[in-house]
Amino acid sequence: MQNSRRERMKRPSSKDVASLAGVSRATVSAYLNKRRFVSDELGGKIEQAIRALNYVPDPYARALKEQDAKTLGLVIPVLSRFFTPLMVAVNEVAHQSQYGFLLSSSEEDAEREREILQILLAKRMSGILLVPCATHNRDLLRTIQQNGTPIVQVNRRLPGLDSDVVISDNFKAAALATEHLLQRGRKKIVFFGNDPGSLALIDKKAGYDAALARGGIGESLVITLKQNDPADIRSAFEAFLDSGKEFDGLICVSQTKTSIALHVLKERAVRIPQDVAVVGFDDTPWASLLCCPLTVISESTYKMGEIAVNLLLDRLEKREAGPPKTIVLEDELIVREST
Amino acid sequence: MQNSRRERMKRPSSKDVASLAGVSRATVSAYLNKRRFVSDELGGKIEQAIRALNYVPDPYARALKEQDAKTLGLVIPVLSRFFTPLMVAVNEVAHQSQYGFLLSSSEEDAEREREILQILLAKRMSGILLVPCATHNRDLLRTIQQNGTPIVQVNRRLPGLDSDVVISDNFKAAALATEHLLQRGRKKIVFFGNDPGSLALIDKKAGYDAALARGGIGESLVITLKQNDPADIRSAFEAFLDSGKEFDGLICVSQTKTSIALHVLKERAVRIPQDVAVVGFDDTPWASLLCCPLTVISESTYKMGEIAVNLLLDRLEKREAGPPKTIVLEDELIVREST
DNA sequence: ATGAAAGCGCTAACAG
DNA sequence: CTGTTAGCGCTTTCAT
Repeated sequence: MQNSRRERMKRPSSKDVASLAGVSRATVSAYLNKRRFVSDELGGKIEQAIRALNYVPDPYARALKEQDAKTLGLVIPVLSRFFTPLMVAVNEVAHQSQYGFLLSSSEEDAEREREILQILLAKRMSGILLVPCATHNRDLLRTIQQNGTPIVQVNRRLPGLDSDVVISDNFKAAALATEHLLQRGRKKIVFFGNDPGSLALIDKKAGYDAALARGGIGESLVITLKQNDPADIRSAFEAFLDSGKEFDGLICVSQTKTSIALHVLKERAVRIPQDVAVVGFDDTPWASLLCCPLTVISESTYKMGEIAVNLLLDRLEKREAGPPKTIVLEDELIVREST
Repeated sequence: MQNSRRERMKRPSSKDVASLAGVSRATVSAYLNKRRFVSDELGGKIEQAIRALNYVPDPYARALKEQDAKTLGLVIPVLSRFFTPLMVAVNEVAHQSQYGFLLSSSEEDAEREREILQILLAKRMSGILLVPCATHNRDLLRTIQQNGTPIVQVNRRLPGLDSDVVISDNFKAAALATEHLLQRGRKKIVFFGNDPGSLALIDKKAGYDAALARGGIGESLVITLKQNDPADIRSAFEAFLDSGKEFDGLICVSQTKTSIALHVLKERAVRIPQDVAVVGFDDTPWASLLCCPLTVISESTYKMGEIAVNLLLDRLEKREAGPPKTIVLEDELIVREST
């Protein structure tokens, strides 16, 4: 491990601005932050000096002093396309409100999530938007809150963590999907992509179970995954098919799973919807262009992000100080030809 | 604008660790950074104190002192799904090498790109991965380089900026797509989604033109866009169709454009490939599942990101000090049924 | 209305 | 091998 220190040009500091403008650094600071009145004359000189030197305040010095980085942390469990709309929303709103935005992905790993949270704490995020991936870090999250950093949970909720929450009603959505298939006369409905450890799936699975029960179906068909990479997803699905179990309905819990399942079904010449009716989670522009246009549950992740970041800003700007809020968005069932 | 300062718990500093361990802060620092030898005895005490206090070094204080944030900046022109693989690659490799990763999107706006670069400069990024969106910021970029921050350009190249570059051969790719359509006997090939201001498109357009010329086709059909949001894309395409110009081949320069074009064609009952053969840029898992499986140019953005970030790390760790390198990845034409 | 000086937490000369 | 001290750039009392 060598010393990789780089030589960097000294960038102008507030001191340089101050001396060029013939004032003190305190005045420069006051002027920049509008913390106290500065005469027009000095203000003008400072302005000039800033331009002349191309001065940009040092964010680190500021954060160090202020104990606040004016930055929102966004923690997602996986850098997937599913979360892009979330990122877009957060990025946009944060930018408008003059906040920076720091993205990290826990890769569905509790330990890595912990590291990330430690870092975000150390980096004095103004607030944190969290799609939690595990229950292990509850204490750390509480510490963060006590530290004065508001947290908003998005898309998933960690039992026992008091914070604002924005989720979609996964239970109802999965139930909706299941009932829809039942109405189409399907009796053997597969729930593809379960993972008991995933917070995201508990509710979906429960909704599926509930709908089956209400429909008087005893037999539940669940394909559980160990890993989450495409190869495992595919082999899990193929293994199920090879097992010879009959089924006539299929619910896929994520976009990736849907596309993989469709590929495999196509390879095996299973007809949709004649042989099996399919509903996927998460709409895409492609869904309606498919060979058999796909019925989906559409979760509005953009809206989710927008609401979440606004909730967070409300806390930060002290527009809201009440008890934690929970916002539940309804998912929409978009019926196309695959069911 | 109210003062929204938050009260934060004082977090333990290296001073606290030092006094608990009965050593000086310098020793703590030295121990942590392995900058000089620390006896096992003191090392052990320090370790203990760190655990006891749950001490995490302050990244800002460190960056302030070190003039380096140990962080890689990634600047993309738009937070789209196209760039997710890039983000994944950068995030992953950066993390493995103990670097942080800071994402910003310029939204294809030169002015915003400028702001971002200023911020990244102020935040003392160790290095910057840039998908440039305009030529306006060349000087600033040079300044950044002179400041000692290496830049790697990804996916697009800014003429006149000397830096490592990783691109795919857009010229050849577009030419490939065009020639493929010509081979299929198409003579009236539309190039959909041009934007003269976009660095990404100059080469694609040139490749298209070159292939047409080689094929002895005089007439080029280009749909140019003003804006980049879905509504504009759609109306531009519809306007072209309404104009009544005949065409039998279509090249779409991005995923979004492809999906929109396909939607419109479907609405108007245009048959693919009988009436018009379509090739899109950028492969997706859905492409082969479409109603008419789509022929695409596949750009390996993941690999691009991987190479780029490794190039950057080579510069940072001084494993490489030679002149700027340019890596050109070949895009692949995946022929399916739409052509 | 403005300036002087202290301190945020860290690292690196320089001493010992 | 380890401690002392100064300083990174900023904001902020406390004086004036």
